[in-house]
Amino acid sequence: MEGKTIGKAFEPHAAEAKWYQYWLDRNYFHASDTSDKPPFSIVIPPPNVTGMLHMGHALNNTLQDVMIRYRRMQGYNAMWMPGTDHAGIATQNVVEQELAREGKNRHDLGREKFIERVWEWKHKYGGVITNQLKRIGCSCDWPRERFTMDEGLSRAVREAFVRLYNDGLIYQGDYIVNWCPRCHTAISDLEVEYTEEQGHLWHIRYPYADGSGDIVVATTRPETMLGDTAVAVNPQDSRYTDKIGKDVILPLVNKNIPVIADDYVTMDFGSGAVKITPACDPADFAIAQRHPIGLVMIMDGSAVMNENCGAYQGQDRYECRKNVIADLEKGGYLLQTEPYGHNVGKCYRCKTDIEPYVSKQWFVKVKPLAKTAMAAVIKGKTKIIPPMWEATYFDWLENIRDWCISRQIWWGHRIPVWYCDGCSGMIVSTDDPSSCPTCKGTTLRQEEDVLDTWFSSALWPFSTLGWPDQTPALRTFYPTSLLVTGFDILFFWVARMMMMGLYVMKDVPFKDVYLHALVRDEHGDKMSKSKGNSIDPLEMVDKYGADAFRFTLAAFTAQGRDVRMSEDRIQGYKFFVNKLWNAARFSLMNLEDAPAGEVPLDRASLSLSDRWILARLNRTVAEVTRSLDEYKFNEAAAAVYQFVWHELCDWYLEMGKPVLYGKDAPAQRKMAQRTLARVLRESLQLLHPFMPFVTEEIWQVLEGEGGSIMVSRFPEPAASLEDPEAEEQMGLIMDVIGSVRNIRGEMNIPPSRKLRVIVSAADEAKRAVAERGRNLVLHLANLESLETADAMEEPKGAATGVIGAVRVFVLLEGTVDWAGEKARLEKEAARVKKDLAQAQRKLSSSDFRERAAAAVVLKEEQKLQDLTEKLAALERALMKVRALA
RNA sequence: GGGCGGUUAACUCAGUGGGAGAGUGCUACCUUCACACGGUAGAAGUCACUGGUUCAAAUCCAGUACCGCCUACCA
Repeated sequence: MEGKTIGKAFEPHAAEAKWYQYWLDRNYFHASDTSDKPPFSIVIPPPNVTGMLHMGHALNNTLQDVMIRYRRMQGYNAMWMPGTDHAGIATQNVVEQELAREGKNRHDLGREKFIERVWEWKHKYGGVITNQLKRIGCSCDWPRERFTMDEGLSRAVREAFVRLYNDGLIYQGDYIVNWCPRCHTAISDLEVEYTEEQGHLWHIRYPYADGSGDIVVATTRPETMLGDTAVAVNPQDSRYTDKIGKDVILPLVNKNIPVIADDYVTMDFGSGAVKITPACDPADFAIAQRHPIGLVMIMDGSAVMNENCGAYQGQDRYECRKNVIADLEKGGYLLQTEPYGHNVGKCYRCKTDIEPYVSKQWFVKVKPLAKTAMAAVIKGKTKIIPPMWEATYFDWLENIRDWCISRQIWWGHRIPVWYCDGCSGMIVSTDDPSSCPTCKGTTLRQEEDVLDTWFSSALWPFSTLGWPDQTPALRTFYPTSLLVTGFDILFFWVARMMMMGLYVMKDVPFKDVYLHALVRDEHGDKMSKSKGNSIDPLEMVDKYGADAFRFTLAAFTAQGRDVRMSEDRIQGYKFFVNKLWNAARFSLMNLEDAPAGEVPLDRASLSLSDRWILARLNRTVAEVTRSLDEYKFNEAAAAVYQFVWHELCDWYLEMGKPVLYGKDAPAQRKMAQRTLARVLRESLQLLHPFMPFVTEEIWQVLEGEGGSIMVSRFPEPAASLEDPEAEEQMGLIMDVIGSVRNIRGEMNIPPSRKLRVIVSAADEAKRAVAERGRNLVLHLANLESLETADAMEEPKGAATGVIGAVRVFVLLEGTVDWAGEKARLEKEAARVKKDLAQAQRKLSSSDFRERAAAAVVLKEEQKLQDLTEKLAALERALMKVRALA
C-alpha cells in the first residue's frame, strides 16, 4: 500500500469527467440481453427532445440512477433504457418559431420539407438533454438509446394501432373535442389546463314564439347563442312542464328553437333553463345526441365566426361576444350581467383558450383496457408506491372517457390509414399499401392526422425492447422491474402504459411504480421561469458538484411529500462530500503500511472500538438496504450520512488516532488498519449509488488497480458482525467521555487543561468496561489520569457527572465556579425528576402493569431504577456543592 | 362539488402506538498535525385546534381551522 494518497481537496469537475468516461470505456453501463444474472430493468421516462434539464428531470433521473447502481452492485443484470420523446406539438412549435424568425411558416415549406426540417433540428439539438443526464452521472445503457420516432418504434406504433383497430378498440367519428385554435389541432382531455377566471354570467330573455312571455337563460359565453338549437329544462321542474315542446325565438338570429326536457339540467341553478349549443359545449353536444335538435357550427378552426353567424361572420370569438352583448342589450334581451368566477380551459402548450369543436377524430375505446389496468393493480401484479396514489389511479380509470388520439399537426406518427379514391374505402395497415384491396385502385391518400405523442409513449416499455419482434432483450427485460416518475403523469403515461402493456404484451409493463413528488422552491412554490424562482440543476452541479447535488435530491425525497430544493442544503451536502474526502484522506495516510487481507472477525483480537464500528457499520448496511428496497431514499441517505459523519468520523477515527499513530502496539495497529480499510471500503459502497464520482475517485486509490466501485459487490448485513456487547460497552465509554466534555464545557474549563477523573461504580462489570476504555477516555476527554473505584464518597473539589449508577468525578483544584456547578447539577436533577415522575406514574398504575406488554413494563422498571440511582447521585453531589458554593 | 396531502425547534423537514429527532441557523469555547467545508458543549418545541379510542396518542378515529395539490359538463 506504499504511497497511496489523495489530494487536499476533492475536485468534482475533473473527477466527474474522468470517471464517467472511464465507466463508458469499460462498458459498465451496458447490460447483456442474455445473462445468468437476475434481470433488473428500468425504462427512463423519455424527456422531450426539446427539453432542457430542469429540477424535475434531475430528481427523476437521480432516483433512477440510485436504484440502478444499487441493483447493479447487488449483482443484478441491471439495464436502464434511455431515450427521448418526439413530443409532437412541443417540437413542432419550436421549429415553427424558428421558421417564424425567418419570416416563414410551415405551410410555406409544405409537409415533407417541414418534417425534414424538424429532423434537422432533432439531429442538431436533440442530444442536449441526454448529455445533461450524463453530467449528473446517469448510468444509462446508452447503446440502447431510443427515440419515439425511430424506425423500430414507429413500427411498434403501427402494429399497436392496427391491432387495436382490428379489435374494434379504435374508431373514427365526428365528435366534440378540445380544440386549440392556435395550434389548429385537437387535444385530449388531459391536455387541457383549467384556470379559474373572473368572468360574467349574462342573463338573456328568449321570447316564446306564441307570445306567452319568455324564458330566461344564463350563459358565460353569450356569443355561442348564435349556435343554439334548443333551450333545456329539467323534466321535474313544475315551472316549465307546460312549456316543454313549445318554441322560443332565438334573439338576433330570429329562428325558432324548441324547449326540451333533460335530466342534465339542475333546477336550482339560475332560472332552471339552459341554452343548448351542441357545437360549442360537450354537455350540450351530449344532449343533442339524445334529442333531435340538430347542430349548428358557428366557428372555424381558428375560432372565427363562420357563415352561419350572419352579420357576425368573420369576427373573432371575443370580438363577436362584445357585439352580441351590445346587440342583445339594444334589443332589450339582456336582463342582467353578474360577475362570475368560472374555470376556463387552456391549451397546455400555448395557453390559448380551448374551443370545444366538432370535428372528425380518432379515438381509443379505453373502458375495456382500463378494466384490465385496474385489475392488475388490485391483484398486486403492479405495485404503486407510495400507495396513496392507488386511489387516484382507480378513480381516474373508473371514470375514464375515450381517448382522442388524432392530432392535426405534422410532426408525429402519421396514422396508418389510407383512403381509396376509387371506392372511397379505408385501408388500415402496418405497411404502406400500394393498391386498394377492394377495388385495386392505386390512388390512395394516407390519413393526414398524426397520433397523440402519448400513444407512442404508452408503448415505450416494450417498443424500446424491440417489439413487435420477439427479441432476447424483450424476453429478458419485460416486464420491467421499476418505473420511477412524477405523479403529474400518472394518467398521461403510467395508466396508459398499463393499458397498452396489458393489451399488447398480456403482462404489466412494470412491477413497481415509484411516484415521486414535484420539486418546489424552498418556500414550497412551484418552480417556474416566470416567477424567477427556478434553480438550474447544471448550475448547482457546477457550483457544488454532481455528488452533493444528487445526495441532496435523495435526502429530500420522502414519500408523499414535495421536494423543497434550497441551495443551502446542497452546500451542506457539499460539506459532507468534503468530510468524506478528508476521512478517506486521513485513512489513506494511515493505511500506507496496512497489511493485506480481510479483517479476521475473531473478537479476541479486535479492539473494542474495532468491534463497535463494525457492528455500527453492519447496522447501517442493513438500514440502507432496507430503505432502498422500500424506496425510502431519504432514510437511506440519512442512515449513511449519520454513520459516516457521526460514528466513523466523530468517534472511530478519533478513537483510532492513538492506535494508528503509536507504533508501540503493532498487532493492535494492524487490526485497526484492517478494520478501518473495511469500514471505509463499505462506506464508499453504501454511498456510491448516491455519490458515484467521489466514491470512485477514493476507491481507485484505496483499492488500487483494476477494480471500479461501480461493479463491486454491494455490502450485505451479516449476523457475524452483530455485536450488541461491544455497542453497549462503547456506549458507556462514550457516555463517560461525554460527561467529562459536558463538565468541561459548562464550567468553562479550557480545552488545553488536562483533567484527572475517577469513575465510580458499584458494578464491577461497569468498572471493567471503564478500565478497558481507559486509553479512549484519556485521549478523547483529554485527561491526565483516569482511575476507577468502587462506590465512593464525592471527592473534595470534584464536579460530578452521572450516568445511571455510574458516577464520573472530575477533580478540580484551585478556583472553581461552584455556583455554576450547582446550577448545572440542579438543571440535570430537574430533568431527571421530571422523567422519574413520569415513570413512577406509569408504574403505579395497575392498568399499565396488567395491560401493557411485559417487555414495556420491564423497560419502564429498568428506567425507574436508573433514574432513581441517578437522582440519588445528583443529590449527593449537590449537597456537597451547596456547602462549597 | 368530490378526493388527496400538509400543519412537529427560528427556518426546511424526518418520525404511524410505549422515554420529542435531523440539517441549517443561533450561543460559548477551540487556528489540536484528515477536514474551520472542522471540533466540543449548549439554548431552543402545549408535535394546529377540539373531542374520542387506549394502560399509553405527535402517531389511531371523528370533527374544526388554515395552506397546498388533483379532479369535475351548475349553464
